[in-house]
Amino acid sequence: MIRAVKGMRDILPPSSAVWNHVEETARKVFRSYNYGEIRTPIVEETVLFARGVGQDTDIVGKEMYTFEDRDGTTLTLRPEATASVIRAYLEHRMDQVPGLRKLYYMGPMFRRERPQKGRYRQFFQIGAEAVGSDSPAVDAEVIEMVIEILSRTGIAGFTLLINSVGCPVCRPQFVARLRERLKGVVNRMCADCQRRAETNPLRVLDCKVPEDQPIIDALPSILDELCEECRSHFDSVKSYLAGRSIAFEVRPRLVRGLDYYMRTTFEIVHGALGSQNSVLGGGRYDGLAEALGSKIPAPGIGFSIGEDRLVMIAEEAGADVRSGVDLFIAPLGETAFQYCALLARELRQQGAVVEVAANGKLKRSMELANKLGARFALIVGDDEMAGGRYGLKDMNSGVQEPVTREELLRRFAAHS
RNA sequence: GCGGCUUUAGCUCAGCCGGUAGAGCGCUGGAUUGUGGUUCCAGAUGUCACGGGUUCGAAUCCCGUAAGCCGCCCCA
Repeated sequence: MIRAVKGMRDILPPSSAVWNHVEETARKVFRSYNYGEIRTPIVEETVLFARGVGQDTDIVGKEMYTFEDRDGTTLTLRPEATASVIRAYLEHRMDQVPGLRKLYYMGPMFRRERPQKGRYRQFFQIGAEAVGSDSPAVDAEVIEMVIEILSRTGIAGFTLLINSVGCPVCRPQFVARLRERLKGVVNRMCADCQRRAETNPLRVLDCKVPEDQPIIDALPSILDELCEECRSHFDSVKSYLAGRSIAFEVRPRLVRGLDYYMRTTFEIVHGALGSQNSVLGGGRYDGLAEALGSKIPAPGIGFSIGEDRLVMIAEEAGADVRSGVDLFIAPLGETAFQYCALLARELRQQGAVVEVAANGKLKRSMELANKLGARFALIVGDDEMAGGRYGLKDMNSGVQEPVTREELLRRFAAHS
């Protein structure tokens, strides 16, 4: 048998209803903050991600689906969306619009990693970017918005973590200082840290090995090394969040993996996720446009929600999504069947969820109505056709009463 | 890319030290005429993941491959 490729999966009912619920909630929230949807191509030139995400990241280094087009161009399935959004921002000169450009997106991303819980090779992200300002007020609004999405989706128990990773002025200084301090102690740390000390010293700060913690605690913190501008920016973000009564934890060790982040970075974690406990990550990327070779600046901040993970949490929290059928119609006889088809269309136009059984044994129809979880069943046979009153049966109570066509239409009108 | 566990009916799984397969749920049909949910009866379905090996004989032991899950790395 042909199966779905490794790390990619089918999303079926009833789970797909939860996906729809999450997406609809997000769209409503985005709309209320005046964000518009952007749809970028799933395929981009490889160089966009190489420059935008960063040559040294794992994503670019070993996780991209890259192939050569027939004309020799090297293309890549997008591993994330921010680089594409900024590319589109620059390509369409969105810096010319008044105020901020506020965009949201949702769709599949591709990363060739080893699949596990909450991690797939094709996964879905819901994200937003506010481009055109470096003001900390924008950071606060963006963070508020994403929290609004989570809570309106119906989940609780998440934690907002924030940090500042500095800018091209202060970060290199900090990294140099960190390297210096690591020299003396790294040989007492875990094997991973010894490697990270060489490849990416910032990652050492993120180590979870308990034995390493005392050593890490003694290492300098990025927050102590921020330049004046970054310090004041971060202070403003924190006070704006506090002003909005948004709870957060400052995590000086929070280092995001993408090269383009600067100043504000944030992440929301949730306990139900296991090892992949991050539901969403985001941050500011004021230098990204320049990294893409643009002379037009595009300072911005954005985030990306792991939709697969959010859905997982929502399902574990028992997200109740409306499903099932409102009315199951059981016709008896060919004439009744034809009539019922018309009646069903009318009810559906009013928004009711209606099933019409094939013309057959009533017993079979009733069994099916029960299995489908129908709230009501309608029996339409010769007697009913002649009398103008049909048998409406409440499938929970078992009570059946005769109703006219008009009563029926009125009764199922509220569903629209 | 590395490690551990798993892979038997549509689903969840049992099958102890090797003798060619079972349960529950689901599905199909029935218990007299146009009424479901409970009950009763009957029934169908498996190249026991794939390939190779050991053996008189393998779902059961060994090797390999693949897939799934879980962890590491990293990330959403």
